[in-house]
Amino acid sequence: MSADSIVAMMKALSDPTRLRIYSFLRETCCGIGIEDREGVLDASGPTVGQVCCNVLGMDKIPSSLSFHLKELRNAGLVRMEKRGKNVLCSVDRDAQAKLAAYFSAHEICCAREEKRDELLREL
Amino acid sequence: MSADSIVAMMKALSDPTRLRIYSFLRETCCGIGIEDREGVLDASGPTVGQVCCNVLGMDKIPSSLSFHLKELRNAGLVRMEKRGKNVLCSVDRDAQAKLAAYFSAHEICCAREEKRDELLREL
DNA sequence: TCGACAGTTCTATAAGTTTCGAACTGTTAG
DNA sequence: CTAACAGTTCGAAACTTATAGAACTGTCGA
Repeated sequence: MSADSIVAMMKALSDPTRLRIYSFLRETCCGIGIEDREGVLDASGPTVGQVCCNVLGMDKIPSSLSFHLKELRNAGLVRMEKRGKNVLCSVDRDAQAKLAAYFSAHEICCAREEKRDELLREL
Repeated sequence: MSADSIVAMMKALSDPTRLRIYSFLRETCCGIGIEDREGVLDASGPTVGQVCCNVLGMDKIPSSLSFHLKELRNAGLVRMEKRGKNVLCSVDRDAQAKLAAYFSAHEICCAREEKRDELLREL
């Protein structure tokens, strides 16, 4: 995982609105627990409009939401899929796993040297 | 862990220089493998000057390094401790563990509801 | 006490980011 | 075909952040 791509992900999550969008999408990957005028969620995730309702509490999608979703998508954190009139959003599980791995590397400095060098090369 | 504090950490790591500083500090928590004019590292971590040498390749500490370290410290990611003429730097392992936990919550949406609600409250 | 060293703070400037409204595209329903 | 809906793009204004240089503080050795 390149440092650049981690920086891009951190930047994407460094805005409060975007972190809320991201957290919301993580909570709703299976479409559980969202109440919305449109009823049952598709398994691929909520629509942009549903993200808007739930995260921003707004009825109409402001351009800033498109902007934030694009930032998240460009950083590789979120995927979007057009489905008819709507666009469905979901988190990218690979990206999430990579970030988890980055922050989980507790013992890197204490590992035996050869193992350590190997770990370092991956970052 | 509050959303605000995650945002602050993400923001701190969203600059390439700061991510390199942070990664360097993680690699050197035990003082292994740093070659420096000052010789063996203290167990509490490298000095600001050593961070400067290794991350920036500069001999003299620019004000921007102080600025970046302060950002990391304010976000709670890095600790600094004055030791005589020097200031020693180290990562905050608690903060790191919290970020690891945030990104490791893969199965949050699929967890049983009561467990899920509990997990969500923590975020 | 003096000078040098290690770092920080301050100020100004340059660069980048967020937000807003308006105009735009593509899709579906009537 | 037309209107309405879902969402995106564009451009300008407002705001935030990074960088550089100069001045500053605190510590140590001579």
